[in-house]
Amino acid sequence: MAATESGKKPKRDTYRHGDLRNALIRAGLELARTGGPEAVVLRAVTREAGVVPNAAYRHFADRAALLHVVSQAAIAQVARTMEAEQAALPPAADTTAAARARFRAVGTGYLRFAQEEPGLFRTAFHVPGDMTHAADDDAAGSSGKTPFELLGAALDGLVETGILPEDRRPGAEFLAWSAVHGLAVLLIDGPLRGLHPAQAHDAGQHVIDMIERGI
Amino acid sequence: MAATESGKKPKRDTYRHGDLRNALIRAGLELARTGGPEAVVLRAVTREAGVVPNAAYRHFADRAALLHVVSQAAIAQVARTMEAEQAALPPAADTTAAARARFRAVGTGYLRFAQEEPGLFRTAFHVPGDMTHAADDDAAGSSGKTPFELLGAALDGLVETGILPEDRRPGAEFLAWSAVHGLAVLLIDGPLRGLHPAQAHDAGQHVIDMIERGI
DNA sequence: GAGATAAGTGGATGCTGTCCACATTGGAGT
DNA sequence: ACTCCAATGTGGACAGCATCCACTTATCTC
Repeated sequence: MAATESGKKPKRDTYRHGDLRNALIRAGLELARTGGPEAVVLRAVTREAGVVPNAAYRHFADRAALLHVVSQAAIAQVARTMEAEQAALPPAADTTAAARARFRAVGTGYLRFAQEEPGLFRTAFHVPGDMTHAADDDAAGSSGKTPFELLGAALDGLVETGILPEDRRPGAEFLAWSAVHGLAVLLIDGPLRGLHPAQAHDAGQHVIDMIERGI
Repeated sequence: MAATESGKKPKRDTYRHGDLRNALIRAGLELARTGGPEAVVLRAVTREAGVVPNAAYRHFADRAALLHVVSQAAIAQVARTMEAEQAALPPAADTTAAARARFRAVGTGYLRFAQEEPGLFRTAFHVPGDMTHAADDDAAGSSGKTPFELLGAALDGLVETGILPEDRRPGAEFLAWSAVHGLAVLLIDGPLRGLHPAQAHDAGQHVIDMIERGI
């Protein structure tokens, strides 16, 4: 009856942890994945890392600071999902088709992440005030671009290939982002929750159609 | 030095409160107005009502149940703001112009509420799972329609006047709602926070333009 | 080697939601 | 008019939470 604890308890024997800061972030991400931002509880995170609650204060000012870093990491995962969606694109017929596909992949990737990792998605964007920092470096994906920057680049592509008139370009990211993010919320927490993935994908394409027409 | 407490403490002398359930909801709305859903704290709410924390459990199963009712009340206020926006519309030239104006007023009212009462707006829609009940009776405004139903009615008006092709009608509320709600989030918590009201209004009209074109 | 200093510990405080047993009282039924 | 009951409010307790302060331990620097 030694295994009273649930999972694994590393039971570190060294006084120093060695990599506590990262361990806390990792644990925070894991908790956020299954329970969203409110599940990132200081005591739970330190417990996971096999350390006393106060130890966290050597690396973060308070719970909000930890949550902010976790949030940034989640945003970076959004960026990577977008990048993956673009990378998986089949070769396009011409450059305008390619630009369109890359633009649509931005939205599709965003929506895919929201559905596959709702907890992380909420953590990424639901924390009041954290979206302001969505342009910070540590919110970037492999390409070094944040989700917002990826969207901007895709829109630039639309302008370059003549699909989007130049005078419609300013502020276009806010239009696109509004629509896609709104749908994501609808799919995660709203009346569209529990929609079959295929139907959800259709809804996503529908919204992106609307954006292309209306932008 | 008798006035140690901050505000007013009714200091009820009757053992029974008389209208505690409503008093708790009112207090909850007040807290939500200034602090959002997380400010609807059971103990604070009962304190405000001049009652011991446990008394709340005679009227609500738990904090979540209270918050749900407060959320419904907030949604009803959204509906009323939309209705007010429609009611304030100047007389239109013809029926199609009227239908368009009524449709746009739905979005404009929604966005106006989000900006004027961000705390209540968050409380209305930020609570996971509560948007599912956005069609409940007590989420309705003066007309007896919920925000979703108001949007649906406005879309029906667009179809009747021939502005919106009938085959585009199904699912249109989700497209429109996605875009407008997404912008609301952007304005409240996102990079567009703190935008000058006039600019915010412009952004709203921009998004509604996109919806009209792209729907 | 000595001492500064970063990193982790232990204990305490005041919040929170919720449970249980108890007190009060208004009203229904006699 | 009297009694009893069920609804309503109280009091005390518990566990979990974030955070503060004083203390210990190990590592890095001179």
